[in-house]
Amino acid sequence: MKLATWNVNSIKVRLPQLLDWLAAARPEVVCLQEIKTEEPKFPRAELKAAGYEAAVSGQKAYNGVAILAASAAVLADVQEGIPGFDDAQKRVIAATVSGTRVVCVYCPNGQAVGSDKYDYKLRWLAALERYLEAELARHPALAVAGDFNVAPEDRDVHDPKAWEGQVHVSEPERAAWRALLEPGLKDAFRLFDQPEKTFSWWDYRMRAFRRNAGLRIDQILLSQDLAERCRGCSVDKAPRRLERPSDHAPVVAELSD
DNA sequence: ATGGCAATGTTTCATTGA
Repeated sequence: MKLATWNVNSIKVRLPQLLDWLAAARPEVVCLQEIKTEEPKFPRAELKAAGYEAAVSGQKAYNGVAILAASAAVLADVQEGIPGFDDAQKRVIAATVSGTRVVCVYCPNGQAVGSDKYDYKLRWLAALERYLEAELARHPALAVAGDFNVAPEDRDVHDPKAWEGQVHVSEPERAAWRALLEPGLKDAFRLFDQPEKTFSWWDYRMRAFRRNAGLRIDQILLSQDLAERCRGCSVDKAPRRLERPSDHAPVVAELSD
């Protein structure tokens, strides 16, 4: 099965691109971030017509996540948020699809190192770590996909010198990201040889996409069971080339049955 | 040092993103 993650930066604006991409890529599961809409306004009917069911955790204007599953599959045991972590921001939704536990995450941005939002980001990542450890104990087939807002290594950054110490690459954030993997998760992208300078996000400004001035901040983390079944993982840059694109590109992992 | 681009709602600017 094909499992994907895409920060669409508004489901309303990006719906035509999402529908085109689903028709072309035909993933079985898609984790969406920054849908920026409340659940009642989520375009269920359009996605249903395209062959997808959805589990949605939305809010007005900001954040919001969803999991799409090809209609033949069932979205079971849907859970919103991180249990025990009180948070008004809708950043996490989980569901079980065809025996695989899927956790869709939109990690906080962090704004600037040392800011209140940065502290919130670190607290949020620590809470996510505890949650994922518990999920892993319950679900041997676990996939955690989303926008982590952390570039794990310098090779995930177009200009490590310019970014040194900045939010998204600071050592506390990277340590928090690595801690997510410790209970037994692998970064699917790094299971394979990859082209250098592969990124998943490019700033809208300064012609960043044309210069490939990006960061690899969107990832798919796989439990050992799923990592062994993983046959490939790549970034699909095609949607980023379109008119009025999301600033993020989809990341796709291929899992054998 | 700053802004540059995009989306949203509180809209003709402020906030947030990364």
